[in-house]
Amino acid sequence: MQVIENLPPCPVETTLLLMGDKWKVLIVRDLLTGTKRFGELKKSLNGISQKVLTSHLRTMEKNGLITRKVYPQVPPKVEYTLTEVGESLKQVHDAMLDWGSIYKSKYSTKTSRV
Amino acid sequence: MQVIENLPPCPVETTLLLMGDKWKVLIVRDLLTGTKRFGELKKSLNGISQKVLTSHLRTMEKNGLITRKVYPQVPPKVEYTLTEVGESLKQVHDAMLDWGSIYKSKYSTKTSRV
DNA sequence: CTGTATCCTTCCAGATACTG
DNA sequence: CAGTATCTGGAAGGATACAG
Repeated sequence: MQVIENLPPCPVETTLLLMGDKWKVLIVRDLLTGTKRFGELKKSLNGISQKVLTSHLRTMEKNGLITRKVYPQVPPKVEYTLTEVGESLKQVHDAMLDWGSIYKSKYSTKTSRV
Repeated sequence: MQVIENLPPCPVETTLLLMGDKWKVLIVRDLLTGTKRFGELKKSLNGISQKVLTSHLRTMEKNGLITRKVYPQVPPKVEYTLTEVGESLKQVHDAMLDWGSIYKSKYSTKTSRV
């Protein structure tokens, strides 16, 4: 893992630096329910491209948020799991979940159907 | 205020839709300490351009997160304040603050000086 | 002071094709 | 299956000038 030098003094900005991205938040959302394979993530993250998913996973691995385990077999199997620090993002995720619910109950007359 | 139709079913995605932006989070951070004038925000949000700040403030106002009060005087004075729903973003902000602190204490040997 | 109005650049996401 | 390599388009943001 590559430690990032010179993180912003403001912890909020540090969080934004590491997680200030729509896809990263959704990746964490999915991994919070357990280890996932590349293909599972891609399917769950509706609309993400392989390139973008790979790129985000690499960055998050580098930042110590997830671990990547490759099974040397054909066809390949790769699993992604949250690290301990990654797991601790659950508080952020839950706060966003709560707030989204509050907002919807307050301002939304209907929600979209999937 | 303009209610957004068809918010995503997932509350986390709803939050991302409304707040999934670096600048918006920082605007909330600043307004959580109280009402601010346009110029105060611009100064505090180091590096943001007028155009971008204006645009974000307009969107957040439209979404019911902040209120905009114009004092009819010369030179103009405009104040921005969090609404009740905007204030409730404090939980999200605090979670990000906590997590950023955790991450820094775990992985950062030093922090940048301002 | 608090904006609009343009222009310009950059970057990231998306599509596609190919590989071990 | 899980990538890498390119190419491309468009949106977001920055710079600047001007206005009420």
